[in-house]
Amino acid sequence: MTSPEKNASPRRRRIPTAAVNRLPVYLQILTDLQLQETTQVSSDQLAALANVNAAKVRKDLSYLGTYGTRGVGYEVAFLIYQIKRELGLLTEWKTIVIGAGNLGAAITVNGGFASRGFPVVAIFDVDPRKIGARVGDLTVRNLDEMTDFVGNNGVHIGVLAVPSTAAQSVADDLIAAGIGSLLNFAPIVLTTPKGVAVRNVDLGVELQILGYHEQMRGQSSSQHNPVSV
Amino acid sequence: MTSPEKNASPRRRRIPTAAVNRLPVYLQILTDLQLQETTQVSSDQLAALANVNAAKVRKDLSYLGTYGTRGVGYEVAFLIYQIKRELGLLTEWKTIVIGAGNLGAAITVNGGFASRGFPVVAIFDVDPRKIGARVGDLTVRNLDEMTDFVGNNGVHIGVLAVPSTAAQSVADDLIAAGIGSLLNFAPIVLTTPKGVAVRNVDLGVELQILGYHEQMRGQSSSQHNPVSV
DNA sequence: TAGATTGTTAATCGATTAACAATC
DNA sequence: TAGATTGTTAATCGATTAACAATC
Repeated sequence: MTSPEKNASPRRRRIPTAAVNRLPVYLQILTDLQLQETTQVSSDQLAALANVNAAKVRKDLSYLGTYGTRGVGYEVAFLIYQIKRELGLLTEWKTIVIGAGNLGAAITVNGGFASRGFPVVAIFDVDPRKIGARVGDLTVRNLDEMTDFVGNNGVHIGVLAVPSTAAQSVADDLIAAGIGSLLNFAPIVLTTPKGVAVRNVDLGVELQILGYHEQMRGQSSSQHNPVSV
Repeated sequence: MTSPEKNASPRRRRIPTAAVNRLPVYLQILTDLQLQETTQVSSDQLAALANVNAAKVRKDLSYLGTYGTRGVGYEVAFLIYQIKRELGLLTEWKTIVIGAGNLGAAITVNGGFASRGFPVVAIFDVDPRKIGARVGDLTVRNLDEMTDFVGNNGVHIGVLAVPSTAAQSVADDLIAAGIGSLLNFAPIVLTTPKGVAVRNVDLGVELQILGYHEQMRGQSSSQHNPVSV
């Protein structure tokens, strides 16, 4: 670009999936650095902290635009802002949790969620013994109210902390109500229409993959297999 | 290879990472199918259930060996066995949970873990008010006992459900005690020696990636971006 | 200027998938 | 045999990374 074009709406480049998945990790590290009053960081340093290749860091950051200074590095605060902008974290995304069991409560209360721009605005359950109970600042609502709530409050993200048997049906209701993204903790593959983003977090799957690596460790006792998965 | 070699110890092929990550998903689906008394399945059916390409399913399964029947498909029970064998799930892997907060308790009690071959044999905390309390079948132990426990009981996997500030130090202790794999819920990148497998499950990261997709939905309102992340 | 570090190119590597011969 | 489906090849696509000119 030779002349500084006026972009009323900033150009939206599509960033490779693999890079998008790493941006939150950089963001986390940069936020830590900022807490420690570090103001500048090089791709080498960032790479060491994130356990990746420095070239990868530079390439990932280059998708955000050209925000480093040759010979110097990157300004931490500015990079944090740019990553947030790119990931859409300058806005808050209203989130609801479905399922007020152990996991649902842990998520709602532990609340790394709110502090990262994802306020949990409601929690739902079907169990009459749970409806009305307090979970953190919230009162557990009846699942019957969920569809209306999503519509009336412009909820963006639904977190499924329900048994596998209920997950698909709850997901269908959420999607019908207009929700755009699902974070699913139930160990099933959800069927969803295109345009709805789903991320599955199956703790059993995570463990099984670790099981594989444990087995590999045991097998080739002479040859230890370095794995950072 | 022209002559059929006698392999006393079965040859250990290295399976591509991407395939290893999908095997637990197939296993889950196959287990469901078995519950529904389905005995045969084709790569097309399995692909539809797993939301992936049928060629990918066949290629993934081919790493296990040649266990399908042309014109027919795969036998569910046999495939389950082969995936379990490959992932090292014919053995149980002793697991401990560190951190008896909401999340630690949810993991220990909800216990999809035990039923999938990862018995949680102990849970630890530093908080004197938690030590001695019951979590499911277990009594919360003092973190001081952790190193000894790991050594004496041959624990394989450690699950970190502690605050970020404590995570690295607990991880160091676990590794020193001889543990081989870590499942980390704290939002930091752990530093570990080669040979130790780490899987990070950062719920904040998951949400932020969903945030990105929500933003993309909003931006190009004409062009809906299909995402199954 | 000398030293450091970015941004980008291009080579390489690994993963995906269409296509089809093999074969039940 | 006819129909179906696997197992594998090879083309394609996307991700990684070494290397280095640009430049602070």
